[in-house]
Amino acid sequence: MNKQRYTLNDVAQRAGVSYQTVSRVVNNHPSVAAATRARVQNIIQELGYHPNKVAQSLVANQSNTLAILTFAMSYYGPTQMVVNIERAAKELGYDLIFSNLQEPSYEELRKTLGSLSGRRVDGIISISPVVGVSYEEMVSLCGNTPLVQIDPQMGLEVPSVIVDQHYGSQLATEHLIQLGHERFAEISGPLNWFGAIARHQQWLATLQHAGLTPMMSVEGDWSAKSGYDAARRLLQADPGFTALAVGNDQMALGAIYALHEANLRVPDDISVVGFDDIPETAFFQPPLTTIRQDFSRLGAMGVKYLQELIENPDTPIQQHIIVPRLIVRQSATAAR
Amino acid sequence: MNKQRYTLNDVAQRAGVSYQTVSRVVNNHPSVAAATRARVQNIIQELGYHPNKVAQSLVANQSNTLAILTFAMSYYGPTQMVVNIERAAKELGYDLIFSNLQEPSYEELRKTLGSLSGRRVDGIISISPVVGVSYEEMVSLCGNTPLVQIDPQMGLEVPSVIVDQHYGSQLATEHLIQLGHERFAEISGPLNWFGAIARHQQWLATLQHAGLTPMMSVEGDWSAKSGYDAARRLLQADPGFTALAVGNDQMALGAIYALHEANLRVPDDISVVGFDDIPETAFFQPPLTTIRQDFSRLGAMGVKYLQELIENPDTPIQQHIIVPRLIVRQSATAAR
DNA sequence: ACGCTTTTTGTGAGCGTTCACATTTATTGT
DNA sequence: ACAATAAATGTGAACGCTCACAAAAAGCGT
Repeated sequence: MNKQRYTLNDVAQRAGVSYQTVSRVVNNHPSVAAATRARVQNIIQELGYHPNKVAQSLVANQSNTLAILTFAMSYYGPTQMVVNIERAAKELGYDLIFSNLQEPSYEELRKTLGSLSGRRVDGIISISPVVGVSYEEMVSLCGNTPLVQIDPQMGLEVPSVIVDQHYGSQLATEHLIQLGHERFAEISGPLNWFGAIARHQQWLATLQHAGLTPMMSVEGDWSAKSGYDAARRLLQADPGFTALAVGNDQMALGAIYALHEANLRVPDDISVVGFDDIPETAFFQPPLTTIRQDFSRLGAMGVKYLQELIENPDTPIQQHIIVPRLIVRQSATAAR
Repeated sequence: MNKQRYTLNDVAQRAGVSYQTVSRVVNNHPSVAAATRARVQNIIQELGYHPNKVAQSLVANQSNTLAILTFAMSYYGPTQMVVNIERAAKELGYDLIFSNLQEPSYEELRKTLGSLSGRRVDGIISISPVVGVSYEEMVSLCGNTPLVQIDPQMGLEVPSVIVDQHYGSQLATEHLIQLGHERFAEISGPLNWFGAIARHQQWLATLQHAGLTPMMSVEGDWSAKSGYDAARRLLQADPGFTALAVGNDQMALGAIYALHEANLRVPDDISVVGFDDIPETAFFQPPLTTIRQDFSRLGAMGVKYLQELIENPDTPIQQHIIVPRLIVRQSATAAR
């Protein structure tokens, strides 16, 4: 239990060399005699010396730290992204500062980004799936700290990594159409989330494209409870639908429960498709047909892109797209 | 878009004062004339100046940063803890460095803690529910950085916040006993997790205490899939049990699915209780009777305790206990 | 053994802050 | 209007490190 905290100088004195020599040893500079190096290294070991990264950061004016900003860590998607981003960041030698905003207000964001800027983080990765803060605002608050957005509004000319929600939603809806359904309902995610908007719009568009008319749509908040409530509202409004697209798997779970409660059978009476492919999904009753997003790939791409931006600020602005895919299980079947 | 990064001196020059005066303004020292203060503040605003926290940390020899160490962020419990700890930390003005270890090896840990120590984090909070690294090792690697453990082995004399897993398991098992069951099976979590061990042991102990003999127990890995597999193995070994205690809710979901597949009805044929009370649990079929742990309280307590330890290293070693409680839903009923 | 190059080591300055003082300016009582 | 006091501001040093040099030690050809 080393009570003390040692410095370059402490090591240097004990080794009978100057602090600079120790610095060289620590940083593997070539021009230090083998004998000296060994001696110094022993003392470093012995003392348990670790270079003070704060001081290093000060002189280098960079911190080897990335910040990750999230808005709603309670959900499966964001959580997965965080974990995968951490993994990718560590592999590239970055530490991660983790900041979860309670609400996407400008004031909160200003405070947080100010603090991060003061901390001299090298780059920021923002999981910003929520309407409320514009990209321009974020950029101006970030100053010249590179910023990569995960899952922001599509079509924006900003560095980002995006799951093609439109395509995912299309996949889900087309699957239902191909099964011969004609009466479509939807439980969407909260419509201040870009992803929820995209999925909703594409549900509409895909139906329209097929010459079908959507019956109704109800908004949930991603939670199973809200899915349950939404399904009940749907049933009450018009129990005649046979195909139900749900914004995520948790809401689908709640919805299936509500359907079951109403003595409707899934998929025999009503076909359901979810979104996300959370691991539990295969054990729903029935196992849920859903859309899978590759979060690990997304995290890795986000961090890699951010690193490029850090090392070369002239890296062109890109929108890396992650393509989701349909996972067919048993919750959707041919229309009666 | 401020391309430059400003310093105290930049502000000072523009305001026609010395850097020290600016520093005073920034830190709200009283002894600066109102007029000067206003002038300086304007310029700060204008320039978008943020004090360099790296430099501040260097002189203060503390970073206002806490580190959180996790070992398995994929599960609901740890994730909840992280989010809640972040919230609590931010409320106390700390930033959070997030480190997820892929595996609890000594080498990984040494590297990570060394890096954190170099970063001069003020304290470390370790979610260490996994056997494999001893407390002594961790402490010695932490040097004199305060360390609070979340959910480590119970009974250890280390600063920690612990959910009383024994009690939770007892609650679950007693509930089943009171319902008149006599033939007990269990699906435990991975037995290199302290929590899983505690729950398993207490299941055994509670049955024994009631004069009942446990039939069998199978080990899962927390995932729904493993719960499904475990239940099938149980059924194959001896389908005669009527009460099933499961180590967490995800595995319970998988288990219920397996039971259902085997044409056994929950709870009519077999009663099931879970552990964790994840939000989806209320919409399982049937809604799951389970044990709730208050993660938000746990996070807050952990951070608060860590802060005490930071501010006063002589704070006595305590083990804060979080008491779980039974949430009765519909998956367990009276024995036939 | 000499000056030459090359290797190895040491020195001074500075990164952006804060602290402990020293200094200047404003305020006040008589 | 004067010193005495209080308020406001400025200066030097330090935190632990890295950079750009300067200096010393070693190697080497003749």
